[in-house]
Amino acid sequence: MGSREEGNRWQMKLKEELIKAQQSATRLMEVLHSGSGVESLVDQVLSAVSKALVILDADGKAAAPLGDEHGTEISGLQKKKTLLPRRIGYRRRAHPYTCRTILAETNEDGYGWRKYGQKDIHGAAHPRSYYRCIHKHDRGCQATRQVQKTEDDDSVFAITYMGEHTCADAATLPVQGPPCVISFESNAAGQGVPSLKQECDEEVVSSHSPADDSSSVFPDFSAFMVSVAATAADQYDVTSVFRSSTSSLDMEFDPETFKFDDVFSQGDEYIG
DNA sequence: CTGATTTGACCACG
DNA sequence: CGTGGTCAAATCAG
Repeated sequence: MGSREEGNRWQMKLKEELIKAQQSATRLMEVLHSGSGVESLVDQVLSAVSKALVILDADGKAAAPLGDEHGTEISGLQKKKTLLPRRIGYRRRAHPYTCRTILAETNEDGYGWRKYGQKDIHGAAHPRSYYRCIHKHDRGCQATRQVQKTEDDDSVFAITYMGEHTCADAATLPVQGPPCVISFESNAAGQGVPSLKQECDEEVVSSHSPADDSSSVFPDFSAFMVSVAATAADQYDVTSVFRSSTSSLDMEFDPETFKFDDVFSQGDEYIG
């Protein structure tokens, strides 16, 4: 595409910032065991990730054309919907109580889910599916989840769980967890922690355009980094920014073994 | 026949 | 006003 070298340049800048974040995260992991100085490290991680996102936003726009105009499915079906009566009492949740996003190779997790919607997400290659617990009505279970394929790997699902199962005894518990690639948990109450990619961007980079395509390099990693820091802060109750609750550091991620160079060498193939 | 899924409309939010 | 989350009628599948 011609702009290969420019791409390398902003990748280098991005890489620098992310390596900072990596180093800070590594130290954070150490500090978490001693229990002091977490706040400043979290700040460093957030700062580095924020800069990385700014770089992505400013320079990384060449990626992800996402040209799915898909105008091919104009089925000859006649309009079957007439105007519905005005829906009253429709309430949308203000903020999710808890959000937890995982990357999994399957959207099966052992729970019983009922699909209630699907949307094409602006700027995303794949539609997002919406599920709620099958026990919503008989047990009032408020758990919902959103499932979307990640953009760089069709075989990996990004599954966001919202709310908690209040039907835990209903024989729907999974035998064992899904094959998570990455998992993190956060508390998104109030002004709290972003859990979805886009919310994360808005949180970290203020006045960020909603139509971002920065996710082509790291679909979920930036959100993940922020959430790692936030979750750590949350768990140890060291900042007033994030509300505290009982959340677990649930991730299979080791900052000491994660190498950005590997990611970039792969991403280099992607960003043509 | 019954329950699950699909799909377009409705509506909240930024 | 655009986008995303939810609703619910129509449709599909067992």
